[in-house]
Amino acid sequence: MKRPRLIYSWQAIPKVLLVAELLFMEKRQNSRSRNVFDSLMSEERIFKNREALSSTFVPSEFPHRNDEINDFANILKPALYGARPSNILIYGQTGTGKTAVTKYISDQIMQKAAKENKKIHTAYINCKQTNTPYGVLTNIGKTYSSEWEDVIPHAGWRIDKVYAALKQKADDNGGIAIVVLDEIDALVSKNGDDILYHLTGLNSDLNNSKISLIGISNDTKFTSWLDPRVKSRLGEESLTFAPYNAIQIEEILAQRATLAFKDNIVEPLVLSYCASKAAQEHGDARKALDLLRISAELAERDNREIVTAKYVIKAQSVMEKDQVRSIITTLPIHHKATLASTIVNQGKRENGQQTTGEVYSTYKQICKLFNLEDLSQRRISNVISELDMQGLIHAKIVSLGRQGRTKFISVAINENQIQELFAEDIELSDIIEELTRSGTYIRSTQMRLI
DNA sequence: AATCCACAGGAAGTGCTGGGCG
DNA sequence: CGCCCAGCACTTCCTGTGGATT
Repeated sequence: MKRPRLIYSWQAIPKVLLVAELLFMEKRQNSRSRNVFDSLMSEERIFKNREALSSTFVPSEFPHRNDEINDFANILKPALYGARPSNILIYGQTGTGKTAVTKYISDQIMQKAAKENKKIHTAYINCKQTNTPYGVLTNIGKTYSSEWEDVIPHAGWRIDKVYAALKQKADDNGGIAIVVLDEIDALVSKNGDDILYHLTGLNSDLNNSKISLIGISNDTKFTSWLDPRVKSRLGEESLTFAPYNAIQIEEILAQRATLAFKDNIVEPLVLSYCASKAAQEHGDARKALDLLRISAELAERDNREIVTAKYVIKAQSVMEKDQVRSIITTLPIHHKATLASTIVNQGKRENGQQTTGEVYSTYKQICKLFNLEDLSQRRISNVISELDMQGLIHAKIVSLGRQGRTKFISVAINENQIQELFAEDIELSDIIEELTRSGTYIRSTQMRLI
């Protein structure tokens, strides 16, 4: 395969390096004894404990989740008597506390088991990160001992060998293993339900141990894809986490704010503002916590001692921009080329909407210009769907009668943001620059973009 | 009602990489 | 060293589809 060739603005690089080096030398001479972090670390004005606002923080109390915690604990209780708890499926939209509550319950049962001298193991697997049967099985194995990682290579073994090794390990160690499969839908959509079929059937192969599964999903319809046998085995019990309303989110924020901030740092309005913003987004408490954290960080950067609503507004735009930036900079080259074609084509049609075929033909011209080997239309059709899912473009399936069935595609990010991002992203700006130079594209669009 | 368009998107296959095993 | 396996990105082939047009 041909390597993607890109024309970097290499002339600029030596200049930038030179200026940076000169500035650095000057600084080095002027302040040899001073460290740049000295002034920054002199005093924490706002935060007492930043961690309390992070998405991975597991608090000791969960406002408005007492019922769920009680139900959860009741289902897992048999583990403390040496019996296998039912498998559980947990549903709820993002930011409803599913993962945090599950981690909390896992910690609690481990503590209790240690006190009562019971053998309970817990594993937490995020199926979006570990989304292969091989990875899931090895991660479950780690539940029993940390050396397992050294025993099982991260690739190479046949899957049934890993499965057999896991069975052996489980029986050698005994006890009850509680395995949490977070974002379980990602595992199923990628691999089918084979892996769940084997996992849910694992207990019948075990003599000296038992495994219970906790599946977490934000897609309530995900079980409809499952084999009926897997469905009934996995969903022995189910719990649903309803979205929080604005008042509940505000209470959660207030609880975390007392842990995270020093006293009287946050304007009361700030919490309700963050809460109402997050409540609009389907009661996502995680979003509210992020918004609060970033608002406080911005206030801190401005050397303020109080977080005002002004910073929440600022934080909101920072969050949106950062999200888009991080997505774009990490896109593979063909995704960037596809995005560039939609941007360049925007305006070709009166309503700004273009079809898959139009995007593909522009994409092919881009590949030609950059000496990239072009991918098939089938693949680019998938790339378009991926970009749509990432929120960079809008793609809507439409039927144009005799003109066939296609997607109407438009760019989802605003023009100012595009210009800023183009200036930052060498690959994207190169593509557009080259298109302008070649002069084969819609001039009106280029004039707006460059 | 039949036809036809321009794809959508599922399924199966390919080629490659990175690993283990005998 | 050659073979086997899992995983990934992609291609090829195929069937399905909604609605304007005939």
